[in-house]
Amino acid sequence: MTRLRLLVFNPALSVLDYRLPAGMTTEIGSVVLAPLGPRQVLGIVWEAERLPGAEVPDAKLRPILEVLPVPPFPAPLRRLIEWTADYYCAPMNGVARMALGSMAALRGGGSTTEYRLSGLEPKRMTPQRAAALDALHGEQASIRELAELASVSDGVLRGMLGAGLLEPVTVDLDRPYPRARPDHAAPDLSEDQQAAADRFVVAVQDAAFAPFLLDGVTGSGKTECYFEAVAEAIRQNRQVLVLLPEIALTQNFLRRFEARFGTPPVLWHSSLKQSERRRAWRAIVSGEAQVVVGARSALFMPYRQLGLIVVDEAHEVSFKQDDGVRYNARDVAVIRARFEKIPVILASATPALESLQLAEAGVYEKIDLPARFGGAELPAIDIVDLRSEVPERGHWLAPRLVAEMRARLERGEQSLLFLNRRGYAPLTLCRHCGYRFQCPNCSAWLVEHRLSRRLACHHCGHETPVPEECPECHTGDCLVACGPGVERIADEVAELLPEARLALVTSDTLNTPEKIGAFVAAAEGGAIDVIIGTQLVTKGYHFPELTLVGVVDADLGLEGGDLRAGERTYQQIAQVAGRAGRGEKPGAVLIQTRHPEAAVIAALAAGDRDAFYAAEAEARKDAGAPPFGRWAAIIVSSETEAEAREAARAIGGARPNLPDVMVLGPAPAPLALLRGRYRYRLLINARRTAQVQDVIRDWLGKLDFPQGVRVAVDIDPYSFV
DNA sequence: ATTTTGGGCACT
DNA sequence: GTGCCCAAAATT
Repeated sequence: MTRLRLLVFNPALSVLDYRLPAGMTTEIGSVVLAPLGPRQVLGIVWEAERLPGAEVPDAKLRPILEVLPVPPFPAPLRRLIEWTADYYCAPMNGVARMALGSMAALRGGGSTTEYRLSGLEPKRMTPQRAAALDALHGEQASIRELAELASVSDGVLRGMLGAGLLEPVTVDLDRPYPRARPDHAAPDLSEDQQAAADRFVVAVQDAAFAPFLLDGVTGSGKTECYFEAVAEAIRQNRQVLVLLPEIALTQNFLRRFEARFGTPPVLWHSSLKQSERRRAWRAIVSGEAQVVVGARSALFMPYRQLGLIVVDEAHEVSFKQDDGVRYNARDVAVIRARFEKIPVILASATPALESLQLAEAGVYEKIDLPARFGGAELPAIDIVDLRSEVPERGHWLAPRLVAEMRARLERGEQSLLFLNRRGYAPLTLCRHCGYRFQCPNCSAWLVEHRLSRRLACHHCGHETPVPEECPECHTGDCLVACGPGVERIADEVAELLPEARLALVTSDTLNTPEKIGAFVAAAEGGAIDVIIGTQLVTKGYHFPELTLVGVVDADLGLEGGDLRAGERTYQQIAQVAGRAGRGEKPGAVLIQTRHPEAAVIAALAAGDRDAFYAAEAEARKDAGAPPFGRWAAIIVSSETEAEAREAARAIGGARPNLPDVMVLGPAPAPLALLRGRYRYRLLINARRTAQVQDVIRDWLGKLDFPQGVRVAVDIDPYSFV
């Protein structure tokens, strides 16, 4: 009888033994379907060791049901899953799950029916039908997904199908992608770029583990450089994974990719339609997908033959996943490259201190692009001290910034205002009784969104219409908005520069590829004078007429005592500043602040990147923070406050007493209530040499918690809320 | 996580 | 004895 050891996809279990029935064959890594109690689970044939004496008797083994028709998980991927589970204190099956597509993708083949608007005029119009007709332009998906997109029930769409307003389309699930051509368009590279590209090409040819830090100023053309490595991998018939931070905002990247390779890459991100996801996964597994561009979730896919990984904007915090398995895709990408024995390129204009440190230590090979492409100059940066240059009452833009914007408007140039705060105002209160609108599920204020006339929680998605009167004292017309969001700044600009054409760029207004495309076209075509935006505008855009960047509130990111606040502020402002003066005309940046003396602000003003990193390194050394020490967090949550507090207290009471590990807390987490769960937190600060994961596993392994209490471990945390 | 099992308890 | 609720155990 043949025994099989399976990594089963059940959160409470890891490896179970099964029997291989006669007539079936598997190898290590095969994906199989197995019985578990009365249910069926997926499993992967694993080579894990069992503790001696823990052998399960033959009689207890049940036969597996089916071997799924996909190639087995290769050894490097299995090692990656083990490494990730071990390093991040996560269950192995949780990590392995990230490598699997849907059940349908595993079975493969066949076709499905999708639906799209037929273009027919409706005989009977209802509000729901009107909404669907409006929302579904150019969309093609299953009825269910279309209903989701249009925010109507699927009954409405079935009715429309019956009335001929929707037409069915048969889709081949495995239809091939067009081939990328490595020599489609010859690159036009500067000397520096060419040198970097040549180094990458050699590394791809060597097919050995080689981590690179591509450190190039904004506008230096990092993408064009690593495209040459991508081209070489395609020539070698090996797959490439390019990780981007916000896959929704890759229009610009896709355009450049298509210009270079003649076809778009294979996309992988969370908002793919079911059939798209299935098709992409099959192509990745079979090796047909040559270049996969994806968000962090693309990292664990079972590539057939990976030849190169690129992490673009590698400093971005969104590479850190903060729910489920809490991993950092930037770091795991390097580990994957090590197991796969391939090069990995981390590209950034503002690398994380950890990455710079590893480059200095010689672990990463550092490749510099010190100059902007085409000889453009980096912008001049100036500080506006809000304590002496005071905006008008009820306004947030200092007179000098407004004057500079007006000058740009008169010259026909563009300005960009950056404020990392969505909505109109972050807090609404009653002038009469002082009532403040708070989220019922989170300890956070509700943010007023004037465009949608709603109050919204940015943590859990709770929304309510803005009421006419105060819910507490029932006084009418008494609500005041406190503080600025981008919508309010847009109002202010409209008031001060009434003739200016404005574009508001936030995830609320630019939420589809079409809208992003329209914005980019308008901005490039000179149809926009002032862009007001959040995060979204800090990266990727190249507007030649953009010559002024205003940072509305540089101090915003420094509040809250986050360990990486300084670095993040530096990166954000340096990135948004990098949007200015990318064409022939020089750019200028004005940073509004109340703390011009802060190290971050001073370094930005002086244009002295090294000074910032030196100061930041010093501060981190003192705090025992990465890369000089290590942090971990234990987050305890429950729907009842007392239960969470009690569990946290129990963890605190069992804390290890070790010389190289310091435990802080438990204390209520900064966001003490999040999505209806009360949260407590312990912070662990350890020397670099300490085996923090082992300590935490021992520590928590001894404890039992009531069901309803969740205990999450966050290794190398980014978010401190 | 999900399902099954079993103990304690009220009620017939 | 029977039904019901909830906690604990098992899942190969």
